[in-house]
Amino acid sequence: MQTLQRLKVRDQATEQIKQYIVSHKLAPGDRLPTETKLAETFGISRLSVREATKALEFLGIVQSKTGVGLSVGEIDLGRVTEHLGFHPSLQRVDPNQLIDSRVIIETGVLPHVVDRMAHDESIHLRLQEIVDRFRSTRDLKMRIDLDIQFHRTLLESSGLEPLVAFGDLLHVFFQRFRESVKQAEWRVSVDSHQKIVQLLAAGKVGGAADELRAHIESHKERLR
Amino acid sequence: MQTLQRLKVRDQATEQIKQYIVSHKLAPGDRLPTETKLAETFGISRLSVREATKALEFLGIVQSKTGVGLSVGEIDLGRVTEHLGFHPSLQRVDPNQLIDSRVIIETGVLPHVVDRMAHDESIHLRLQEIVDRFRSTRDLKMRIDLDIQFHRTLLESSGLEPLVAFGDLLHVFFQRFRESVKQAEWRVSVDSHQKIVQLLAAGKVGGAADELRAHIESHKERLR
DNA sequence: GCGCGTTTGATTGTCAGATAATCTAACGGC
DNA sequence: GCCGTTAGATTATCTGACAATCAAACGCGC
Repeated sequence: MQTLQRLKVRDQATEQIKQYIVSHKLAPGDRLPTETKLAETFGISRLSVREATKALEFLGIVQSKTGVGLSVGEIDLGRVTEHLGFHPSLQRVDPNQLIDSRVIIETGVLPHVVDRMAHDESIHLRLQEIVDRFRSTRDLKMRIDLDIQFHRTLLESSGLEPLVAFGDLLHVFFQRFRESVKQAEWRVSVDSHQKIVQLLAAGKVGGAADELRAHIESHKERLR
Repeated sequence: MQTLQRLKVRDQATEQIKQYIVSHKLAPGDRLPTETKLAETFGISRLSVREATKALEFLGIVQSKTGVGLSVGEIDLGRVTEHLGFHPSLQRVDPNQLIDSRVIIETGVLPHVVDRMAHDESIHLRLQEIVDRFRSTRDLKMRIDLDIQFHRTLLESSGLEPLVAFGDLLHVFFQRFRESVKQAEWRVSVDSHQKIVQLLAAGKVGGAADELRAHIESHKERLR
């Protein structure tokens, strides 16, 4: 007895909606038919269409506004990683791997950062401002926040969006041991950030990379 | 006039379900309460719970089996990227950024690869096998497949799981211009792969990185 | 006692219909 | 012409019902 029509109604619906977007060559922001219209077109109930659109909306593939309708969404990798980040199967990633991964992408972007710094002085300013604010605060929460911001800005300055998104993801996992940083170590941390900015501004990629690597790997010592 | 209750019921539900998973320390495969139970617990209708679970299921965060119930899912990045890959807004990611990102993570892992190669000879064998199969096929589809496999194996050999996952993601977007590689260029590509393997086996990280960079960046020339 | 089909209860899947909340656009007073 | 109001459209949520599916308990024959 074949029970092979396993494709559930709402899964058909998601496929058909995706199909619709592709075949009509819709761009982000373009309108989709209403839920009722889609239901009629597909010959299914409105509820199933809803389950499909809600799922797609979750990923950012479509957007819905109450009283307005559906439209093609602007995908935000950040949102996806946010939902994925908490998941148990990802929580078990070895902290050492996280650290090594961060070292690779953050030191890897430095050449790009230096290149762009040469043509855009605002990058230097932005980084320096974070370091300054760093120095003038003692609030733990704020320091963590600034630390994240510093490293994110670094990635952003490379102009490589995919790596920014990925960096965000890594930071989600990192969060938990960042809080274990002792007060005394923050002073060292500030100096380290300052040194990195200066080396970058001077175009010394190698030196900046060494300093950055040491800075991130300092977390490894807290893992025992 | 504050209309700040923006959090929709089903969004609360998704958060609460995620919360449930975390606070109960559930692992993939573990059972969740039934939809009805969840609805009662959260004080909302079963329908809203459904929309939440369907969205989460779409990402692979939870799984549902008819007649059985809900359970925590095994996240499959491949599935996510499959849904994401077609999306118009991702078709617009700057190809140059993709290439640069790949160069950074793939050359970045090479030191780790060499380290692990020294203690595990199976890595060399696996890479070499792919190159051999590469040489003996002419099927375009197969070649693309092997190319992906080669680069994935490289990342895997570093032992840095986060980067493997991220590499998978990048490959999805890369797909589309991989098909434009001309037959003639595949020969060059094979040689390049072979050279990388040899340099790695010899512990020459720098040389391997240069070759790998050139290999990936060769795609840039096809972008005009 | 054991093997095997059957039943049954639990659970998800799908539907229909109704009401609330919200937004857009048309309307109308001034 | 400007601005508040209204009306229609659309999504958001709920209720209640029934179908489909599955796993475990059941019972029958041996």
